[in-house]
Amino acid sequence: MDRVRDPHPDETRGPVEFRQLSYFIAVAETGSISAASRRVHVAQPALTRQVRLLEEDLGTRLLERHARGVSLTVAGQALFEEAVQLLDRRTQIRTRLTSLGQGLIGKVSLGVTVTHLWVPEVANLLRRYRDRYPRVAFEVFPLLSGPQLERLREGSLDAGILYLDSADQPGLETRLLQHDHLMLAVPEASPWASAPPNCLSVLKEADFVWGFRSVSPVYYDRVMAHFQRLGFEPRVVQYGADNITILSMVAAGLGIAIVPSASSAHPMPGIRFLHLEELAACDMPLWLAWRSSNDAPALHNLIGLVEEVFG
Amino acid sequence: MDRVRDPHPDETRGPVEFRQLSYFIAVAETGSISAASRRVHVAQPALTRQVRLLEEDLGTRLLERHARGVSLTVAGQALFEEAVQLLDRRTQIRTRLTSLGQGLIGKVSLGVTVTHLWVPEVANLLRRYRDRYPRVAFEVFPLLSGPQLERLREGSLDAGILYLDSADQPGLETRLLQHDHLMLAVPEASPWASAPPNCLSVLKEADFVWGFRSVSPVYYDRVMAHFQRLGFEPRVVQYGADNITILSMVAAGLGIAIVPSASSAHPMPGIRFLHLEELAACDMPLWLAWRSSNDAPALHNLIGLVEEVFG
DNA sequence: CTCTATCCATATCAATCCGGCATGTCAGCA
DNA sequence: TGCTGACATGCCGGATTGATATGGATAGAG
Repeated sequence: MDRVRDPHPDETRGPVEFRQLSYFIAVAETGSISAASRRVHVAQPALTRQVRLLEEDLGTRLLERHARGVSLTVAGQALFEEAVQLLDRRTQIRTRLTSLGQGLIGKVSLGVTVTHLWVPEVANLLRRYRDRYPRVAFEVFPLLSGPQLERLREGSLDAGILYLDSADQPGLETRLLQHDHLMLAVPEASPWASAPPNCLSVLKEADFVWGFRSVSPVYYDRVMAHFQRLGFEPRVVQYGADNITILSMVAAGLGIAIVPSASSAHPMPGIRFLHLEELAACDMPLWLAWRSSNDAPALHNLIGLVEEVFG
Repeated sequence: MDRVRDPHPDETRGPVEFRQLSYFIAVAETGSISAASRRVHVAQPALTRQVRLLEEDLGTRLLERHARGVSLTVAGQALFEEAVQLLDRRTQIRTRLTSLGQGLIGKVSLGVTVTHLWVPEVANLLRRYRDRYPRVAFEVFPLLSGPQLERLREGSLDAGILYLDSADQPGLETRLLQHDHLMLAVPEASPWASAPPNCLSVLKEADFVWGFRSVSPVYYDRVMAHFQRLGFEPRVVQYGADNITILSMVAAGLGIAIVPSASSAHPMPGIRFLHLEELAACDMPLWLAWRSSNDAPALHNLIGLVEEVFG
């Protein structure tokens, strides 16, 4: 296998290097090889040679050599304009990629359960990310855990703040954010508000507002498993689509509800959040998750900020 | 004067060479450094190093290295698209400049006196140039000698076929095309047509159609100088703006006219061209002229074709 | 489970490329 | 006619690039 002349007409044959173009621009702008050599801090013979190489590669004279400097031929003028554009383009690409590599530009989408949008740490995270990386297109989607997981897997979501049934998700990386637990939400006007129950069994006959399993299976199953362990079965009188709906029903006095502690992050009119040992014992870990194959620096900056915000 | 680190932030600092981009494209398209090395006919370690250099220059990882090939990071994908465009651009520039250098593309404007558009050699020249260099924007302007000279000097005309009072024009190059002389144009219906005059003195009492000096001083002065030498002064009864107008007046029977021999190149209805020794003795050299500083290959191709057409 | 094939990374050497220095040549100018 | 400024040429040293040899890690086959 000897080294023959490349038989197939590769599109990238022949020099015309950036350096030559840059030199040529200097020559064109100064109108003199010597002056250009001073400008680019390169000896004059080097420029003479590079320009000549350029002329040979293109098969065209680019300069008219006079006793006092040089002038451009028509081909030289054409090349000059093109060369300026080409070099500009290169620096654009360099800065663009450098920024991209540092996560200063790009795109990140983050899913957050509506409930946790109100948690101070999360709100803090969003605000600080926007402040620190203003040029990144940062999209926040209010989504339940299930859809988040789906969209993370299919790649339409870069990261998610959600409940998981396990820290070990194939194809995903996870990081524990905090431990939620459960609380009791009661109407402010109800007897429970003035006389808080101290154990779950007291609530045997209470009217409960409950969620659908299909909406958020991970959360639902976890809660139900806990209740089975406790041997408690709530008497459900009303169902609500999501946590916000459920809470509004509680506020309306339709019943009481079991909700994630995150819900109490901001006060809601007409609702009192009550602490119960048996509910607080239900550990509800909140996770950050992202595709392990996703290496976008903008995403990892977000993850880094999570480290800052959630110690 | 020692070699310190370049203190001023030159815009063309840092590599990112065409070669590296070309290698990177091969890697991206094959999804493997080894496969790419076979495609570009370069050893694998060389590619490994060039890609790494690219990554260092840009400060960004471009590839994810797996046991079986590599995959692009988001930055890598961005660079891939940019690199393809940049390399395409370079080859475009190369072909464009090569073509330009060979005069296969570009722009040429040629002035021709209306009279000489009908001369077979000139028509031939125009046709052959268009045939041989179809991609050149070739513009032919019907202009008298005076305006041609003006526009040649100011640069809005690349070449001209015209009369000159001297072959020696500052800033212009000239080439003799052919020797015109003068002829007599008479109405076909006139007595002169059936009984041609054999000397100028016979025409002493004839009605002449004449041109304005201001329209084409070079031509006019030359003719007048000749007539002064002959001691002949025509009796002018009518003036015409240009040669075509004059000839149409002759055809209409308004008088007879002295015209360049080139006018007889194509027959005109109602006109008879007559040869007279005294008129043929007036040498009217026809020139090709162009700016000596004009190095456009497309122009010199035209000049070369002139050499072919006019021996 | 081990063995092998494949692919990427590293080290070293040789060739080539590029820039610097010294020098030559030519045109314009006093 | 000598002088100056500008481009061209020859030669040398240093840097860059590619080739060869080799190591390490992983996926697939038996």
